[in-house]
Amino acid sequence: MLKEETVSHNHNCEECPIRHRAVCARCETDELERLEEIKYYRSFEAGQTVIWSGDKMDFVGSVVSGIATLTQTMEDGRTQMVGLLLPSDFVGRPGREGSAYDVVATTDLVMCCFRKKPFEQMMERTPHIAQRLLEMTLDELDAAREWMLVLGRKTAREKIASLLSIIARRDASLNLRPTQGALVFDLPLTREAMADYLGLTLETVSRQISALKRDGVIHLEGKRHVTVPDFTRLME
Amino acid sequence: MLKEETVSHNHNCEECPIRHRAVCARCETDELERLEEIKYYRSFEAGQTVIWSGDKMDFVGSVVSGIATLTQTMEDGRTQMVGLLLPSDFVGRPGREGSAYDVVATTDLVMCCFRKKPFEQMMERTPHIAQRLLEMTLDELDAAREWMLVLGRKTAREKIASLLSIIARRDASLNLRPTQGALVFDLPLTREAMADYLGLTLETVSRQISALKRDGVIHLEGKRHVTVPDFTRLME
DNA sequence: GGTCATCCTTGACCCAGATCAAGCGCGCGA
DNA sequence: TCGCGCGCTTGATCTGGGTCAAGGATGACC
Repeated sequence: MLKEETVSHNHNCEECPIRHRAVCARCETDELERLEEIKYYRSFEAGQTVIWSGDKMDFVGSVVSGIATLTQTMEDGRTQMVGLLLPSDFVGRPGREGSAYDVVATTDLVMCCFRKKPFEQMMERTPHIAQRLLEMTLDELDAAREWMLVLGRKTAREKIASLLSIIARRDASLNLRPTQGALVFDLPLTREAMADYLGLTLETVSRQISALKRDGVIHLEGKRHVTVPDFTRLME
Repeated sequence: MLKEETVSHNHNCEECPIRHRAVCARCETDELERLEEIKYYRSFEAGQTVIWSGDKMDFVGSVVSGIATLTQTMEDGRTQMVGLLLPSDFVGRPGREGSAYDVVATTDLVMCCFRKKPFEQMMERTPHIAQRLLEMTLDELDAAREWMLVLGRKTAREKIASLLSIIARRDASLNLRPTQGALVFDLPLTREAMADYLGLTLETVSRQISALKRDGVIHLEGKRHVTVPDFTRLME
């Protein structure tokens, strides 16, 4: 049975793993204390939906650990993933009632949430939060635009390579592993989720991954554990 | 001969056509006066490039009139448009040296520019500017994500319809024309530019427009003047 | 250990849209 | 007035990736 849990006792912000990357990154100690008063944690299990598109959202928050996806769905069921949320990424939009997208936990997920009203008030009084949020939003806009190039102009093989390189890069930056030499990481997404991200079908994703494997560009252990012996070859 | 002109005499912000939609929308009169001190106008002719991707950008600014495009190009020449800049839209990113995209004027264009350094300083002291910029950036992020769905999951015919509806909507909101009944507007883009926006070839764009015309969904006078008798039919 | 569900792979076939190619029409400069 | 170039249209053909279909692997649960 899927279970969603609201954790009441607060962890300490100072030793939070995303302390220096999330919306609160620029906050001073006293600002952090005020944030601490309005925050709470929520946990989700893999596969659980955090919010449905259109639902009223009375909070905003940051991913603390785990991975979530942002997806859009058309009436006829066609689906496009429009964002991949990794630790420190922000969810929700100040000044908007409902959610514009479905947010789904792909792995077990912990979020640090703030009730929306108090957060919005605090944003007005705390430029450090608004500044950091602007910076993060501009980064996301750049990422979205880069993804438009992938969706609009790349072949299936190039799309897969782009996705692998994004995951590898983000993974490396989180785990502080060196980027030279062979890269090793786990795919946090199913073939279907990859297809939704890439604007492909899951069959094509599977075929292209098999092809990359056959060509020796990547190596697989099981379905999810990937080794990239030569990163420049992945980039073509 | 293409000509770019820097207009030195300042127009008055209070009677600026984009006064209430641009980054300055929330500014009070005194804030506007300080902005006025660091602003200048630049004009571009249709077809002229405003900035090349990678070039150092020493200004940020707003489109006052005309239309510009934001495009990304790969080494092999494949091109994807990632943004359409209409009056009041913002160009440039505070805190970044170079431009990430090519910016090209599609029609004759007038921009209201601010030197970057003074603008950044002013942003720190003027929450009204940072707030408005955040709001605009969040809107652009939503637009980019909606476009990801178009690029990733829609057919050629649906892509054309999406583009027409965006242009019609934006056009209507600028010119305050009623949205009910027959819509009439001019396409500000060549077939090639549309193709770059939609992730198609210009031949496919041309064919699909011909098909929509044949089916009576739209009507053309010349190449660019479009009439949509029934907007709901365009939406399928 | 068997059953079932989920996720993945692979094959055969087909079609939407790309590619290649030819030609039209309109505006502009000589 | 002519010719040239650019933007556009249309046709013929090809192909990457979608669709449909049939299993294979893995792991949870009885």
